[in-house]
Parts: sequence; C-alpha cells; structure tokens
Amino acid sequence: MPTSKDVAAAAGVSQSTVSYVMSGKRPISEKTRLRVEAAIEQLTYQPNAGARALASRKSQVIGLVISITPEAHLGSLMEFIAVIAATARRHDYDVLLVTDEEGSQGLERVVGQQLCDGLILMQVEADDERIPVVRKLRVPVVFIGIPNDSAGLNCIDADFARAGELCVEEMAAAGHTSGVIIGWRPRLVGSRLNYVGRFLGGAEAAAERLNVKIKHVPAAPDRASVEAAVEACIAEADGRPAFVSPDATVLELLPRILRERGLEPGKDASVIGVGPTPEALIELQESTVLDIQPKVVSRRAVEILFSLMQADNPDRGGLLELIPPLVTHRYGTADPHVPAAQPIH
Amino acid sequence: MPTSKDVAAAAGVSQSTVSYVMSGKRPISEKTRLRVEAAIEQLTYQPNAGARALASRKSQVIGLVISITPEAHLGSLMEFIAVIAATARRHDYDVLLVTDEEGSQGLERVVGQQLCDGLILMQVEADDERIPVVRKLRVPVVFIGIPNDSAGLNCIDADFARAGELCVEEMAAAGHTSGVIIGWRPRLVGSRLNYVGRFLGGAEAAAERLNVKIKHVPAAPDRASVEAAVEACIAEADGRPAFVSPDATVLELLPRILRERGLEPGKDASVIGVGPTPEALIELQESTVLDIQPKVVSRRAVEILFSLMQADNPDRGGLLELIPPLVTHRYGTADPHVPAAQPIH
DNA sequence: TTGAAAGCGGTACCAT
DNA sequence: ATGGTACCGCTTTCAA
Repeated sequence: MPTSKDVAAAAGVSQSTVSYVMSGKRPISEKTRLRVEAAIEQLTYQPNAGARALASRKSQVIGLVISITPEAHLGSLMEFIAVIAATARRHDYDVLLVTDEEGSQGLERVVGQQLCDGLILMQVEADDERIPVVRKLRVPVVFIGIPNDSAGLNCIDADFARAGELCVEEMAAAGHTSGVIIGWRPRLVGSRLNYVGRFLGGAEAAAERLNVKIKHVPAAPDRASVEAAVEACIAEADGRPAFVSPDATVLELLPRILRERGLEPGKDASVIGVGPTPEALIELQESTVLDIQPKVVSRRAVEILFSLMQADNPDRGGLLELIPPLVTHRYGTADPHVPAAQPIH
Repeated sequence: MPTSKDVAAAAGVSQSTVSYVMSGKRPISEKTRLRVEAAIEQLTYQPNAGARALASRKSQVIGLVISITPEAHLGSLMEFIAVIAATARRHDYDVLLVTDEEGSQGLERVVGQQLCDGLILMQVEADDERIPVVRKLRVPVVFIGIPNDSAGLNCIDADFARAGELCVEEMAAAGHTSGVIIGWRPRLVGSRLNYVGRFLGGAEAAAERLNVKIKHVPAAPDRASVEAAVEACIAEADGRPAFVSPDATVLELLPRILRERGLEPGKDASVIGVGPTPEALIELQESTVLDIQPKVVSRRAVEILFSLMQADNPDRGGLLELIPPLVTHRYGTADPHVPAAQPIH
C-alpha cells in the first residue's frame, strides 16, 4: 500500500503538502495541487484510516447500537439501518455496528477505544439501562426513541401520539363509535416500549374529542395472543368491530385472523395501524396504515449527530424531534397524505 | 483518556511491558502483571484502536457488505447481520457496515483505507460485478451466495438444490402428482439470483426421481404477479393444487391469496417453501416451511473468514460450503427434522 | 524478566 | 505557498 510519503516523493513535494492538498486546510497553488493529485491517482493512494484517526483524533466512524430482542421487528430495524448507513456515507462517515449483546459495556468499549466519534442508539426503551452510561460518554449521542428521563439527551422518534390520534380519527371517519387498541403487555409498556404509551395517550385524547370509545387490550405479538384479543372484541362488539394497533407484527396478523373468522377487513371490520415495513404493506392493502417514516427518522438522527459532532460540542443536547406519521394506505388505495408537521425543537 | 503510557507510569513499568501484559506475547512475572492489571483497572484504560491498528497493521474489524435492493427481504437480511455481528464480537472483532450504494468502489475504499482486515459479501449474485474487484483485494473475503464463476473464492450458502429436492419430496408425500414452482423473472434468475436456479435444479431432479410433474412459473415478488401465477395454476390443476417457492415474500403472500380464492392452505392446497423469517413463520403455520438456516450460514461465514485471517493467508481460497435446510414447520406442527448434512469442501 | 527506542502513517504547528 | 518536524498511542525489535 502506498503512503502519503510515496505520494510526496512522486509529486516532488513534502508530505505535509500532500496532507494539505487532501484536506484543503490551506491554500495550495494550482500547479502543485495538480501534481499531487496526479500522483495520488497514479499510485491509487488511499489514506490509512488508523493513522489518520490517531493524528486527527477523529475516526470518521459512527457507532450504530441496535438490540436484537424477540420483540424487535427485524424488517423495520433493517430499514432504519440502511438509511443511517447511506446518510452517514454521504457525510463521509462509516458505520460500525454495535449489538447490545455486550450490553452497555459495548458502548463504553467503542467510545473508550475511540473507534467512533458519535453514537446512534436505536430501540431506546422507557427506562433504558444505557442512559446512565451514555450520560458519562464524551461523544455526542442521538437516541431513536424517547426514554422517560430524556432531559439533556438528543432524542428523535416518530410521533406516536399523533399516530394514535390519526388512528382514532380514521376509526371515527370509518363510522365506528367504538374500537379496540391491541397493545403490548402492561409490563413491557411501562418499563420498555413507551411509544405504545404515547400512542395510547394520543388515541385517548382523540377518542374523547370525537366522542368515541376505545378500549386497550394488551397482547403479545404472537398469533395466539392476538387471536384471544380478537375473540374477546368480537364477542362484545355491536356492529362492525374496529382494531387499532401500534405494532407491526400485530398488524400483520390481524387481517388473517379476522378472515379466518369470516370478517373481511375493510368491510366487516376495520384494521387501522402503524409502522409496517414495505413488505407488510403488501399484506395490508385493505387496511388503513400509518407510515411512521423510518426513513425520515433515521436520516434526521444522522443529521443531528453530525451537527453535534461538527459543533465540537459533545455535551450540548436536549433536542427532541418528532416526525409526524403519514397515512400511506387507506382501504386499498395507496394515496399518501401528509398531516401537519409538528416537529418540536 | 488515559494511554498506555499513563498505565506504565502508574504501575512503575515501561510502556512495552503494558503492551505485553495486554497481548500476552511474552512472559511477564506474576508480580508486575498484577501491578499493571491493577493500574489498567484503576485508570479504566482502553487501548486506542487507531494507534493499535497503525502499529499492528490489523484493525480488528471486518467489513460486512450488504445491498439494499427492491428484491431484498429486509427481515431475512437483518437476521444474517445480527448473527454475523455477534459472532464477530465473540472473536474480538467489530463489524463495519458497507452498503453497496458506493458500488464496488466501497470495497476498494474500506480495504484501501485499511479500515478492515477482511470482508463478508452478502447477496452475492450469479454474475456479480464485485467479483473482479474482490479478486484483486489483498484481504480475505467470504461470499454468502454462490456466483457462477466461484473458482478460487470462498463461498458459503444454504443448499438450495437440496431445498428444492425436499420441497418436491414433501409435495409428493402430501399426495400431489404435480405442482407449480413460483420463481422469479427469468432475467433475474439468469443474471442475478442464481440460488433460484439451484433450487429448480434440485426440484427437477426430485420430480423425475419421484415421477411427479412440476412446472416453473416466473413471477415478481408482488401481489399482482403472484396472484396471476396462482390463477393460472388453479385453472389447469386437477384436484388439489400444490405451490412451491424459494422466495420468502412469495411465501408470505401465498396463503392469503389462496384463502381469498376459497382454498385453505394445507387442506385444499399445499404451500411448500423456503427461507422465511421468524415473523413470516407465524403466518405460515399451515404450510410446510424449510428453514435455510441463516444463523448457521452466517456464523460459518464469519468462522471461515477468521480462519483465513488467522492463517495470514489472504489469497488462499476456493472453499464451498453448503448448509442443508431444515424442515421447521409442517402443516401446523413445529416439528423440525434435520436432513443429512452435506457440506462440500 | 524487563526497558529503550524505532517505527506505523498521518496531522498541524512553526518556520521560511 | 511550501517544507521540516514534533507529535498522536501502540507494537515490536534489540539490548540488557
């Protein structure tokens, strides 16, 4: 592998000149710049990342922290990751994948070893054990998800409260006066998946406003559990039942389960929900589906992180940004409309 | 951040001794080792990755190259990634995510900058444009997927030929004398997704052997396309139709499409297929599903890469390993059985 | 068994 | 506008 020294020799300049040509941090005469660039080209020189990181104290890498739990919807997760990686590259950064198998120690490790200049934490839980650790880290961190104690942290997430509202509005517009929200087990909702709580909050507010009734039925994201919830709802429903859920897996199951019971979604029953992957959308064309815009959320997460890193202001923070959901599918049509944006700064 | 110099000072030894304590590359007296370890602990010292990479010429990072195409099943992809990352960590390596947005240049970049010591390429296509590039790289590379010209390359994949056989055997065992394989568009099969070709090969061999008829119907992995294929098959089927597919998305669609046409999968029609994610399995309980064992494939990919890197033998290669599929679900039961393993070395 | 010192390949300050 | 050079923090050879 050629080094910048080789380039310098080939171009007949000093090593520092090569460095300055690459970084543009000081003016270089047209003539020498061309000579250096030619030498770089000719030798197919690429700067050594380790040496650069050592000298500049910047790795040009961001750490992406994901957790593979049984609750995680892998397709959705992948969608986030893809956008984050692509956005990072556009800013000339690479992405190091950190799984939570190491727990919070993994965070301390990648930062301690100075493998990366900043972190994005995904699937942030209500009472996330990583938070106290993160507060001590000396690099900027962006959370995807909003923990209970978010003071001083940079968080971004889909606006699940708004999504809850939209779902209930949709439900009312479809002529229902009551409906059922299939959520998660209470324990999970309280301690971990607090977006469900936000969703319920928005849904309840809308229900009150529109004078419709909603009932929250906890369930696990598996077939048996959702079936049980559905049975219960059908039993006590008068007229067409309506099902609402903030969970992609539940949403994938609902149409099937209803059909097995002779109810055609969009006709005999309404299915309204949030957050599926494109694949799931294929399955859900006869339902109302809110897209929580993972692409926007993850792109913004990266952008926020970069602004923090550029500002060289590691401990500044306390940004909360909510991305409004889109209604992407409505009973068979794919006619997206954008609700009023309500980012909070 | 404390450096190894700080540790040395605290322990009253030289910097090199600290290094040797950490690497174990030369004998250290019990006494000094304990002193150094105490100092490390006390200062919470972590070695600087860049400096280490620079001095040792090893980054302890592997590059994981993925491509986000419309055909990619994100959930399956995520499953691979998770296992690869976890396995890498167990060998004390980190994972750098390389998306193919940069194309083959991305590979040249991460290797050229010496960001990583080896690569794993996923979703390798029949006539993959990355292959000529990879052949020139000076680091070990493992392919997940088998290109047409695999000479001298280290490839690993699920045994789709065997999967094709198993599917047809299953079909025959379920009493069918004929069936339909829903595959991909011919153009894709030829130039790109050649696992489909291998699947078909195995299926055809088994069909001949068992004296059943199979027909290959190309389709895109979307609803309309699969529906058209299904319609055609139902029209010309005598008795219960059987549907076989090597594609996860198609497999997710099939049960629904059949039910809409009044056919209950597992009763009025058979659905037999390969490779879905755990989420999809929920949907497919009434079908026969072969698991292509992404966990095994990806774990082996990492292990092979490490053995290549340890051997310090970058250009050695030409390993082909096939992981046999498991039958994980059979018409409602979850009773896995393992076919005879047939790895090829 | 341990220490001193020469790199590894860049960056950026201080000169000119 | 350019060159010389002192680091950055670790590994490893050579010496003791």
